[in-house]
Amino acid sequence: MTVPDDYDPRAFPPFAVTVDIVVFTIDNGVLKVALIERAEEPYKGSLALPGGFVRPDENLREAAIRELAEETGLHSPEHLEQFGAYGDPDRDPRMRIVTVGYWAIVPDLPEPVGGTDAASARTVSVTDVLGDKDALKFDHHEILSDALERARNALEDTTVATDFCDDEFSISDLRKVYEAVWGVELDQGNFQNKVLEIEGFVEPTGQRRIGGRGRPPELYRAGSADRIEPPFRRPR
Amino acid sequence: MTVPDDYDPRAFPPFAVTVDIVVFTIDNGVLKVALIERAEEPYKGSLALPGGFVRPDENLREAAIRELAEETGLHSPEHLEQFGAYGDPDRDPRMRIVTVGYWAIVPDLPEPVGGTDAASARTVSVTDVLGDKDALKFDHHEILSDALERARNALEDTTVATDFCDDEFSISDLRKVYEAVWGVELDQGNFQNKVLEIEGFVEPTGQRRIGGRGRPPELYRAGSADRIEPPFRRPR
DNA sequence: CGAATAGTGTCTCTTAGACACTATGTC
DNA sequence: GACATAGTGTCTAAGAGACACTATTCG
Repeated sequence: MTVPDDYDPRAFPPFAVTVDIVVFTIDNGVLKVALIERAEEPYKGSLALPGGFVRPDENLREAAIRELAEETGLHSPEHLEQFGAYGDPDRDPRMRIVTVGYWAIVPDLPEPVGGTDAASARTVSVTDVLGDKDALKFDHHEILSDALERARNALEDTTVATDFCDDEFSISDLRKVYEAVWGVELDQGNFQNKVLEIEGFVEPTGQRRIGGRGRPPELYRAGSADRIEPPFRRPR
Repeated sequence: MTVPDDYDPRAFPPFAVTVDIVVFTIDNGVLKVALIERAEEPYKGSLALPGGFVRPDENLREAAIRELAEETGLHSPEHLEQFGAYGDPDRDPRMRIVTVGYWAIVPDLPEPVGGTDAASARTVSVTDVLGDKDALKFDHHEILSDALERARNALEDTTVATDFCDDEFSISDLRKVYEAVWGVELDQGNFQNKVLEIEGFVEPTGQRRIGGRGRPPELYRAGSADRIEPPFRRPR
């Protein structure tokens, strides 16, 4: 970038830069997002995405990791990926803030979710939140919606779905991830065949799950591949 | 986002926010990117992506459109889409700058490219630029590379390829767009069949192109669809 | 045994791609 | 006519999905 003639680089307009993190998890077959109760005005007490100011000495990703830990107590998410920047002049009533959105996956949320510093963090059904346009303030509705879109696409050609699962998981567990994120039902048999045909998606542990009803499933671990080839298309 | 207890929102760390625009065009079957010669230090005289500071009263997209016009003389690109934010603490030696990347398409670059204010803007082969890791300063190499990745993906499931073409174009023109952006050769006959089968991708004008060698092609206009269903997969 | 869940196989329809062939212009 | 480019058709292989069938556990 170059500096236009009429602009002095030292007179740059001051902005605040923040990160907001959309943490997805699956709870009992339902896709949920981690939200915190705002501890400050404006909108004190209402739900918002975890996030906060980027500090002078850290990059955007580091800021996302730090804020996530500070506000939700979640350390080292399985996946953390940037998906967009939001910078409308009036997106925050206090000042001009540009925020960078990250989406993340955690397999299981500790109970109760909430770090030492966090006022309170909880997970809420994504469809519930998106169904109520006023549930989230600022432009967090749009941010969450964009994050969901990205996550849905990510399942199509990457192996991130395994990040929603525990270390060892069954093919059905993995299918339920797809069903929860995509909001569809998938044929159990076809899914099984397809996943096992894709090289590097999952690798067998040789173990089976004990307990539970029905035939005990074989257990797998995440494979070495991170892209699915050919892609796993979401039904339209 | 919430404000951590140890942070006063009015004491936010000051950042500069800029936009950088990756303008793609196709010149004689070659994918090119519009670059400007830097008018200021650092790296004065070397090539960089057009871009500049976001102003207090405009949103990110408006800033991208304005900077594009100011620095390259290009008005109303056919496509303009955000693809990422870059904010490493040392990405600019002068100060802490977070930049938001946009990629754009223009069908034809006016000759010579360059707006009234622009020191000088030119188009350069994308593969040439990406082949030389030091051709672009700052993190513009990475930004261009990410933009290219996005553009390549966009051709797979949207109709943006038509934005590279003139108002009226032949199917071969469109194929050459795919070939230039993807860097592959596509079967002429299969491409023709496929494009014509996708509803809303192109619509016939009833005209044929005059002059040129070989059988004169039918001419088409961009259709009403903006997504390709099923997607048009890039050969691997 | 029946219910429940896991896992396999089969069939059909669609799509991708190789490639041959036809069409229509210029020289 | 030769050549160049546009446009159509045909065949084959691979993948998606419907669905039937088998397997293995529990109560």
